[in-house]
Amino acid sequence: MDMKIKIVDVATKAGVAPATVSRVLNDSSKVTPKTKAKVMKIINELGYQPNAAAKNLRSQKTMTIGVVVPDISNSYFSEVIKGIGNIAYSKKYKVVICDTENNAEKELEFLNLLTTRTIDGVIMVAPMLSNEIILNFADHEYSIGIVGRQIDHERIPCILTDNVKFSMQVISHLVGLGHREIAIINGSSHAVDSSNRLEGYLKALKEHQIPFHPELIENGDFNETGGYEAFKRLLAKKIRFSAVYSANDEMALGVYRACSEHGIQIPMQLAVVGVDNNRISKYLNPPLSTVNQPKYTMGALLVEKLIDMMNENEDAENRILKVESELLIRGSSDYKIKGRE
Amino acid sequence: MDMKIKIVDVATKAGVAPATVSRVLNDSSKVTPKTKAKVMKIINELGYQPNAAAKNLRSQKTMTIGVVVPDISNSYFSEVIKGIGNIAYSKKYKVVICDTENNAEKELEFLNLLTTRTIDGVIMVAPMLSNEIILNFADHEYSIGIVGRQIDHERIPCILTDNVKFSMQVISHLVGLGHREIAIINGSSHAVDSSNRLEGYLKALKEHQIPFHPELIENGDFNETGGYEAFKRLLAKKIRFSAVYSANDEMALGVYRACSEHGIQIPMQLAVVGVDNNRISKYLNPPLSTVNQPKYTMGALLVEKLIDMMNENEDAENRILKVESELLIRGSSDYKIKGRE
DNA sequence: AGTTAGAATGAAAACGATTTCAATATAGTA
DNA sequence: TACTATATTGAAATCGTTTTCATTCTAACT
Repeated sequence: MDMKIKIVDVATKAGVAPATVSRVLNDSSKVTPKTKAKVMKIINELGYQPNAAAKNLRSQKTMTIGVVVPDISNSYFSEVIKGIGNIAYSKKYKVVICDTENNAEKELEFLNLLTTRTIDGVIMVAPMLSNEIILNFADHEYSIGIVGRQIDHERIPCILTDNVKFSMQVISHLVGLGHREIAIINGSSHAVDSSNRLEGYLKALKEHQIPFHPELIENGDFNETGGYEAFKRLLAKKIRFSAVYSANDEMALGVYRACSEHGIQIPMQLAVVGVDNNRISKYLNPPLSTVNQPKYTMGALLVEKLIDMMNENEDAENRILKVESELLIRGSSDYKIKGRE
Repeated sequence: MDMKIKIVDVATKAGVAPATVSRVLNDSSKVTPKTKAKVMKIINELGYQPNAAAKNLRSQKTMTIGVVVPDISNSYFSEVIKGIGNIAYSKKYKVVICDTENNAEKELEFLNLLTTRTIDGVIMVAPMLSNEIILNFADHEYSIGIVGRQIDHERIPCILTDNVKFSMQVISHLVGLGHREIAIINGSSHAVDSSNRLEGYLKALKEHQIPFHPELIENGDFNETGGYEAFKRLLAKKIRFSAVYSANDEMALGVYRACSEHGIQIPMQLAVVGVDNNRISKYLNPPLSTVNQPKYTMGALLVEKLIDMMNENEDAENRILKVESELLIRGSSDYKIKGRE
């Protein structure tokens, strides 16, 4: 290949010192317009590109941030990534992505890129790791941001929506349609999101003076299959319910499948509401009611905050970012019914 | 933060030279089991992690490969990425992703990571850049792999399916259902894929002795909106056609929308077949017939080949990888009809 | 013109690993 | 035991920048 040209090559050809070339490129210290022009001319002539590794080594930063997501093919996460990517890109940061496939070990291993200084910071979207582990990294001065969960550490920016609040909205909406036996297919029971959503569910029931039946709670794994199986378990209990609140759209997909197998008509016999506004949801038959979170914005705002904090442009005051969700009522819950055996 | 420990710290504490520690870590040259154990013990004790930038600089590689896709939220691309990511990961490579949002400039700019040595190689999925530009990079000894297009350069591995072949299958399938006026919504007219798909379309018509009507061809931009608009243009021509072959599922989504607006029944009044087997397709109403490409496998095989070629483990003989596609017949084309005005 | 403050530039150190090459230890053979 | 061939180890160079600190230049002021 063509011998890679180095900063010293540019320097000698331009008749200056390497330091000057560096200064031209990073316009840090002042350089005379004249020498700047001279150096730039040579840089273009030679097509010089600074070596990233050398730069990283000397400057002690890599200008890249990592993003860990449970599943890149889920549109929720890919939208968040888009937001992160665009903002990062505009600030000259690169983005390396890790799709953990819901594997906590892989998530942990990815965090090692922090310790090897391969990345300057990391954004964890709906992390699987315990707060404890994450806090430990933050204690060691690594930069971490979280999407979708709140972690209390002054170095960790978080962005989230109010799970309790929108869950109450969902339930209220269903109650408004006449439902009183409302099942919930929640995420895995130890996830913080899940407990918040359950809290909203319970709070709303209470508000509407509807008795709570513990049998109406099931947990899935946030996947289509998990939703399918959870719904089958609900059916097996032979209890009355006329609506299902699914903790995400993906699991609602499983509910749809089970319903079609059992000949249950949505929304006439069963109302369904999900969360996430997955790309698929509006194309379902009937279109799925869901809670829309501003995914792109969440990614964008958080990465901005994280970069600011990394560069110490920001006080740690408002490191908890909250955004509003919105209930989208579609065909899967637009029908007033009485109930179902 | 805790003072980052370096290889020399490990070395002194273990009573050996830095070189030995390096050898233990990279088990290249032989080290006595005894000293190896001694060094490993200290490494673990101190929790030593080698600095990536220093490593990259000295070894002249970064162990990361870049991936450029037009749209990360399209399940076609995210599946390819999954395949790439998993294999790369297993070979100790990191993956940097660039979502170009169909922006050719962004694609070009990303290739700069090659010249700055930020990445060791790059995989372009359905690239927008001209062959010329890509070939130029390859000529400068940069490692590039292509998914979904064939580029003739001994250094560029490619993986693709036979567009002509599966297009013929699609058309034959439609003809088998009794269709004789078959419209095609192709990709942008200058894309190689598009011309291949058109070739397959024409070839199949000829084979079945069906006259070709140029008005039945429209081009979209591979997005929902593009498909919608292309279909509207077809309708505006007031010509007879009873089936549409859409160059991807995304555009077929637009066809569905237009049909629902115009009260056109799929598949009774119009058969629709797409390409890609997008995650959404089987959930549509009716489910969309489509051509499935082994996306995950394509990503996986190509990255494997690319890495092999980068490390010169491989001759350049079989750098063109071909995989089979499969026509999935679903509800959007399972109805025999005569035609439509 | 001479002095000096401040700006522009250069020389050399530093970043933290790998790798080459020389030196030493080990084992095998006579 | 002495010698040689080989396997381990260490010293020092190296990768290509940025940055510190010293030096030179410029211009402004007396």
